[in-house]
Parts: sequence; structure tokens; C-alpha cells
Amino acid sequence: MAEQLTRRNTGKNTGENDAQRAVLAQKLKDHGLRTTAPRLMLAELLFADGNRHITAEALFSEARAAGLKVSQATIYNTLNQFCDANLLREVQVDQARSYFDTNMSDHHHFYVEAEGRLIDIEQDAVALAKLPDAPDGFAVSGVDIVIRLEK
Amino acid sequence: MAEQLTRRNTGKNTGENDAQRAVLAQKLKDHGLRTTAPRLMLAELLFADGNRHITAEALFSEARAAGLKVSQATIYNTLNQFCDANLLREVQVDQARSYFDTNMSDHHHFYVEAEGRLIDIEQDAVALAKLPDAPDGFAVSGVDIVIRLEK
DNA sequence: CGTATTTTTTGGAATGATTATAACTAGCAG
DNA sequence: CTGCTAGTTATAATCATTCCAAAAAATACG
Repeated sequence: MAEQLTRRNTGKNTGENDAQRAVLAQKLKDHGLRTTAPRLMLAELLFADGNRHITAEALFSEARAAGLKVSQATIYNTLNQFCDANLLREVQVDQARSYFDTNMSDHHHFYVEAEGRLIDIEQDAVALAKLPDAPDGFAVSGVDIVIRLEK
Repeated sequence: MAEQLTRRNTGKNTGENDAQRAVLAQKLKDHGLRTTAPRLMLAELLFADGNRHITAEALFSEARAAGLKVSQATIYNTLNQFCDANLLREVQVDQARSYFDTNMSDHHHFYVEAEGRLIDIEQDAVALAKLPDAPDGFAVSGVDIVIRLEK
């Protein structure tokens, strides 16, 4: 079953992939999620090859292309669970669809509207010299900067 | 027909409202839009009383509450036309629904997620000391900063 | 001023992303 | 193993938004 996966990483043998899978399984556990087959396989697609930005629909296609038999509902459930568990974050750039970012570090984004593509901005590439205070009774829960790009 | 409007502004007599309507009609013309009754009435709701942040659904309710007989399609059409005409801008904070902002000046937003409420941030309350260059082949078309708030 | 031409508006159907539901299956604790 | 709980699935439901074809209103023209 595991071999149905198209590997995005550079692993060349089963031993290496097994090791990677064990790491991912532990990662799920560490974040309070049971290790189930669908979760592990989606985690592999999401986390095996560095940071990614992906939509539910794209992850679904990728999973199907890799031969996985996951339903759309599971894709959505899993993405939301991963978000709740702080394994993913949602990026708000297009009200038509949600983007999920596997990079949990503090950073911002370029967004190429024409291509629906997100690009990370290193956190130290942006410096905020001045930020307003939160209105009375509120606390800041996040600061999102999106730089929109065109050709 | 015009008197079906519930006034959000402080106008007290018809003369004053007529004057205001004339100003709005001119504003529509200036932006290349024909002055039609629905457009004028929605413009009145949107622009008569200072800057607003509103969703399509909220504007529809407001229009209905004011006794206007506009269809939902017209609300959406009008909001999109106003955006295209640079009378409104869309703010991306919640993928569930679109927010429209009547404040066209360069500024950013607080977003109170729990209430679905947007609050303008004066442009001089934010200072960006450093911004990354756009990747090769791209130009920056906009910089959006959203500060999310919680209680 | 009517009449033709073009835009708008409309109600309702269609779309597309996402979520809810209810039955089934798989983890995992004892 | 067994049972209880959580996860998965297929499908239906929801919700915002867009599409559509027809009716109505605006401008252009004679």
C-alpha cells in the first residue's frame, strides 16, 4: 500500500522511506493525532519534500495520481485536523479557495494572482518599523502580509 | 422610490438628500458607470455615511430592510462593477465571504475574526522598514497587511 | 419626442468549494 | 481478543457566488 506513493522526496529505497514514515508517524503523535494510513500518506505528500503551499483540490489530485484511494472528505478533514494540530496553517489570499502552508515559521507571502501561486517571504526580508496598538479589549493574534504580484 | 431609503446619513430633508444623490450620480459617471436606480440606491447605502466594510449578504439585507427591491444578482453585479470602477476594494480576510471596503486610500486592516468585523488602520500607523524585492519578472501590485484580533 | 440599440436588472438555475451525515472500519486500551 | 472511540467514506446538503435568458431601463438617433 505504501508503495503506491509517488515519492516527491529523494528517498531511493524502502528502508529510507520507512524511516521517513516513522518520523512522520511520530510527528502526528506528537501533535495529538492518531497514526492512520490516510493521515500518514497525506503527511508524506505534504511534508516529505520541504515546504509546500497547496489547495485541497490539488492535494486530492496528487493523492489520486499517487494511487491513493482517499475521499475528498478525508482530504478536507485531514487538512483541517492538521491545521488544528499546528502542522499546517491556512493562508488567506483568494476567497475562491483555501491554501495550506506547511511552513509553520513566522513568515509572509508573495501571491502570484494570475497563477494562483504562493511564494514564501523569509521573515527577515520584512521589517515592520511601526505597528498600531490593538484596539482596547483586543489582542493581536497574528499579522499577515501578502504582497500581490503581477507580470 | 428614492424615499424608500432608510437614511444612514444625517440628512434631514429631501433637498439635502437630493443634493447628495446628485453628488453620487456624478461620482458614478466619473467612474464610467451609468446612473441607474439600483446603482444609485446602493451607492447611497455604501457611500453616504463615511467608510464602511460590508459583505454582499449584509448589503443585501440592508437594502431589503430599507425597502429596496434589488435582487441578489444585482448586489453582486454592482459590488463587482464598483470594484472594477475603483469605487470599492475587496478585502481578503476570510475565505468564506468577501468583504468590500469603501475606503480607497492606501491603508490596512484589523480583523476581529470572532465578529467578522474589519477596522481600518490609518496608513501612517504602519511603517514598513524593509520589503523584499519582487521575484524576477514580477511587479508588486499591492501590499496587504491584516492584523488579526482576538479578545 | 418615439424608436432602435445597448446596458442593466432579474429570478432562478448552475457551479464549486466546503461541511454535515450516517454507516462502516480501523486504532488502541484493557 | 474485545469493545469503545475516533477516523473514513460516499453521498447529500450548504453556502457564497456566478451564469443565463428574458424583461426593463438608458442612451442614441432620426
